[in-house]
Amino acid sequence: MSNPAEEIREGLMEAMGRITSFWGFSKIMGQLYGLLYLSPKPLTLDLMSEQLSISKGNTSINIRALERWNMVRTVWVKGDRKDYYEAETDFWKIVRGVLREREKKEFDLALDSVSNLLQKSREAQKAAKTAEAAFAVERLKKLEDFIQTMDKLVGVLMTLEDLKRNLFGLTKKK
Amino acid sequence: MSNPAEEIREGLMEAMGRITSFWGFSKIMGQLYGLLYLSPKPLTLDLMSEQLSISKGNTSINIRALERWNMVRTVWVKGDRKDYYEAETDFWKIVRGVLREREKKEFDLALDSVSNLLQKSREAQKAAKTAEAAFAVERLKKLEDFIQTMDKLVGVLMTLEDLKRNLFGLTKKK
DNA sequence: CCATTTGTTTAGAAAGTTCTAAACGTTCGT
DNA sequence: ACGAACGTTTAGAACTTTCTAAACAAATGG
Repeated sequence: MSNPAEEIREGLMEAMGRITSFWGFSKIMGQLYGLLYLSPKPLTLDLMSEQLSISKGNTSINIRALERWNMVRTVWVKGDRKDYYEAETDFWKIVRGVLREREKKEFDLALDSVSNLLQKSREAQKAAKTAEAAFAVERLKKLEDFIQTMDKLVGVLMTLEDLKRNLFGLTKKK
Repeated sequence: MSNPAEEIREGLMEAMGRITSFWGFSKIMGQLYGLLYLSPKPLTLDLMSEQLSISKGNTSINIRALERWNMVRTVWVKGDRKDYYEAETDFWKIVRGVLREREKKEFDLALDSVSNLLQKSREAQKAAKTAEAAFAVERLKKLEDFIQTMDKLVGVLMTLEDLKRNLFGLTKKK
């Protein structure tokens, strides 16, 4: 790791590994993405597994995951049988995709569960008007409210065409 | 699990377990929180470990984690040597805390790394004006921009007193 | 003081995850 | 049609995380 280009590549691989790890993706996905992001030319599986010193199988699996999340796409190079890969560089698009395919689903699921429990709780309260039943209804309602709001927020972010531009309406508070 | 109150409690424990798990906390933290959230009275360690059928040690560790994130607080009951615990019910407060103590730090760290790499990259470009160096500068700049924007967003959310009320300024887009 | 009750720590077991190397099936050039 | 060059799948090894049971330390009441 003596030349600067190499140093920078390694640095970004490390940083991206950390980021993907934090967001619940595998570390290797981040490293692969970092490698591709700084490469002017698309890269092959073999090249990448050599660069990261990981097995070809591992590389294959993680590249497929990256493709599944639209962080990387396949590119064909004429006259070469190998698959080539390049990084998706539109981060807002990637974020929208993840919000849509992962975050939103999780919020919906949570909302469903809690709404169901609230329903049950209200029925139980009608059947037997105990203080504990009333308490449960009140708390579950509060929780439902909260999740509903978050769910709406994600819904809005998800569909914004340019998250960045719209973002700073928020800053003029007070 | 025949009576309704029990059913509801178990249901919320399951839902909260799922939620905390999704957000990178332990599942048991969620289950404990769910249990406390539906309890009108503060609960003891022993009671909770019995309810969840987990060891006392495990309960202790996870309750401490919940306290660390301000999701649960300790309560003293006069004449009893045991510690009692109750759920924090202000979700916005909890979210702000997590943003401040976890999310923001991670964004700052990412921004630092990338800014550093961009710096290095610019120096390298000055030393030797290759096409590849220019490419790296351009891409890293774009990435820095992105992270910076996200970082600012988190910063804003973090300091909003009432996230909920301010949220729907966003909806009048178009 | 001592015995008991309490929360915490710890060492190792159990469970879960991720990795590699090798086997596999497909495609393509010859 | 054959062999080499691919990407994918898989079985099990290596590593990481999480859990339990038991040891421990601190505090309390008698």
